[in-house]
Amino acid sequence: MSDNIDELDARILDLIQEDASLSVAEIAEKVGLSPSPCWRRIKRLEDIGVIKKRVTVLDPEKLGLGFEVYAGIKLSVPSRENLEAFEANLDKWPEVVSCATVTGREDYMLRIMTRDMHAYDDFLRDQLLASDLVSSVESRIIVRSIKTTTAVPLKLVIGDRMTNS
Amino acid sequence: MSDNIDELDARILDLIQEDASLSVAEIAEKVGLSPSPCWRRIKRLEDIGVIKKRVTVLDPEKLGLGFEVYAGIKLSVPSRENLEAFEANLDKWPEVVSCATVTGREDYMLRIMTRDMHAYDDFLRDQLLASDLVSSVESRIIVRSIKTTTAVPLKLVIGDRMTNS
DNA sequence: TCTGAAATAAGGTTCCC
DNA sequence: GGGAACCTTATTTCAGA
Repeated sequence: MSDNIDELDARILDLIQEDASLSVAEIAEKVGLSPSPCWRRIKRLEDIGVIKKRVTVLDPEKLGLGFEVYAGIKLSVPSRENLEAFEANLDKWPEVVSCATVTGREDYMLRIMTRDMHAYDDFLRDQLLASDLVSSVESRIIVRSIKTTTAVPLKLVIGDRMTNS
Repeated sequence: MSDNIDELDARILDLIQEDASLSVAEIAEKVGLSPSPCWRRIKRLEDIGVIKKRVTVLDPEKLGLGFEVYAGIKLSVPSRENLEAFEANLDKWPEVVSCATVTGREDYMLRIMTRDMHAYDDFLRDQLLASDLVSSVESRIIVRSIKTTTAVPLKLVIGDRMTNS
């Protein structure tokens, strides 16, 4: 069976990546299919891993976690051991909601979520800077979010696209 | 009625923010409730806006969108007009999956998703740098994602927390 | 007023064409 | 791909604590 995503798949994905609570019948109607083939397409997209999971999006503000920061991290010595040692901390740090190694001046880019500036400062001093692994942290406090989406830009995909594993 | 989130609410939220496909019966069992009160709690959390929506998470790699960048943007002149002009472009730029104004050297931090480096370069030249609004772009290419979650760190909330609107 | 059990309605899943 | 039966789950209602 082909691993291709056709335009109908893309339209289905585009609907459900914005709203996972749509019923199969609703999705089917919007894309012009009947429920059965629509369900089979969704099932297939799950099976091949294009659909990873369904999640519930919460409002951080309403939970008192309105303070967010992009922190650029530089390690004192970015050796393999130090990278591993740093990354091993992530499980202990719920504040860090995303972490990636990046090119450029900094070794890591983190997205950090805390209650307020004070809690962020605590996290910085007691956790991030506690070991001598980290040589510098550049904090970019989010003043205002203009756009935040969990959705992937499917517009860039439609037409057709092979998927790779 | 109180706007408080008690520990049971937090446990429910923690379950469903990781997996929105859990049935109410399963959630109820895991938190030690029967389905009805569990369902009512979820309903209430939706009503007060703590639960924003359910979404489907797709795999960008499998859709051929494996190239991601954190781009720090500086405007030539960060006037109110220019900020608005810049932000007005976001709807036209599916590549930009998140955008926020931040403190520090740069005016905006963007997360950009494209097919590959070439497509990113096109976007940079033809879109981001096409107008004279933007004076500089610092591209931090994501080499490896260590942690990426849509979940909010509820560990920082439990205990109890008032929600604000 | 809140919990849990049972009834009902809605949707997911399968089978057959 | 579509239609219909079937089975699971969401949702509501109601009785009891």
